[in-house]
Amino acid sequence: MSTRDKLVETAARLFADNGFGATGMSEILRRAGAHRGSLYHAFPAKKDLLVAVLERYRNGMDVRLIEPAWRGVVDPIDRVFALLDRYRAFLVDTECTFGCPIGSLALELHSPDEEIRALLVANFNVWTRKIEECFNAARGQFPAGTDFRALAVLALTTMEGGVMLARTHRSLEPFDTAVATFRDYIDLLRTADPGAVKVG
Amino acid sequence: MSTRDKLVETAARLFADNGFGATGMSEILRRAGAHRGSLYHAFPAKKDLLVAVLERYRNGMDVRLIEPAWRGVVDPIDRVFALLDRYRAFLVDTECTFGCPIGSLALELHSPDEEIRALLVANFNVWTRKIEECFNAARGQFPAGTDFRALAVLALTTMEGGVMLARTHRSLEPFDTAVATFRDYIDLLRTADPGAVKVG
DNA sequence: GTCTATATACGGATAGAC
DNA sequence: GTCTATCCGTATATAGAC
Repeated sequence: MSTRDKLVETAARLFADNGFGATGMSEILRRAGAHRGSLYHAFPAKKDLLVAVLERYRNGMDVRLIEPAWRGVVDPIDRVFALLDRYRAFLVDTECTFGCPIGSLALELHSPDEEIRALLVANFNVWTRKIEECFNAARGQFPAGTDFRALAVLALTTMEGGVMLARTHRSLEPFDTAVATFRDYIDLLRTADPGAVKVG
Repeated sequence: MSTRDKLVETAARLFADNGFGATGMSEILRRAGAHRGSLYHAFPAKKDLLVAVLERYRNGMDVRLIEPAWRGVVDPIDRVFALLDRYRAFLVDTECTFGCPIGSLALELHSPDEEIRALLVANFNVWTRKIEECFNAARGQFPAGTDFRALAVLALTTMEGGVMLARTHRSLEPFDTAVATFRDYIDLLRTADPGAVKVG
């Protein structure tokens, strides 16, 4: 593994654990076992390191997040909740201190420059697209005209809001409640009389 | 207005606009027109100022947020969406740079001490309780046994996730989509299984 | 309770040898 | 491309006069 990759991986971990602003270059160097010259040779400024971290999340989302979550799960609706369950596992593994790395950065960086903001958007879009494809694959179960992208957006807000509350409460309960309620909506949609449902 | 109150108000504004970590004591002093001695006399450490800010949000939520949102709105379900619409107005007023002050702090502070975490929880709880009361007031419209607290939690995650996405996208669209989809769920619940709807 | 001056540490970033 | 030494600004917090 190259020094550059090691730096990006270490930075990603520290940004996720402690935040971008709260992570010092010195700590990244220490944890990566690298030295100042190497870091600033590869990344002229801290912001460039953040760009690399966000590109890594976007490019690795399939292999690192989605595929493991969907291994052995074939039903598209089950896949939606398998991905949400992956986040639940992150919460369990961290005793409810987990935060979505993208969501945390999206709220921490109050005035990101356009490159950073575009990468945050790209990450959200990959996630949403994947879920939208699941709903679309199960479109036969939903009333005609159902907006699957809208369902995917609500899935994302449910996850992000659920993780936020679970971490704050140091409890799985708000996450489980939000996801269970979202699931109730999906189930209700699937059983609703197609003629009675109005969709945008 | 006391110097202390002026400091808390200024700090609240700056923490919301730029984040807790990104706000320097010097900037608070400059914007509040106060001096170092006054600040550290009232608040021995920056954390104490944050405590005061979070207490102010919790204590002022009714007067500053809920009541203005509900002025002239009597139907309890309309009130749920009137509160969500208040956040939409914040997004409009700030050209989609608004962030929920509580949600932003909840994600920025990765290792808050217990006092801070409890205050974040308290703020979320006040918000959720208010919405739960709305749903409960309209309980006749919902199937028997509907979990109104769960609906309130989903309302909160919809708002927090919606604000996060709207700010990242610099567009109202994700917020509007999330809220409209949540509303579709509520409407679906109210019309679902008419035989089970509690009458009287 | 208000004010100025200062302590001390650490932030990101740079210079230049090798 | 790697490494050490260092610059300079700013951070929180403190000391002590008034």
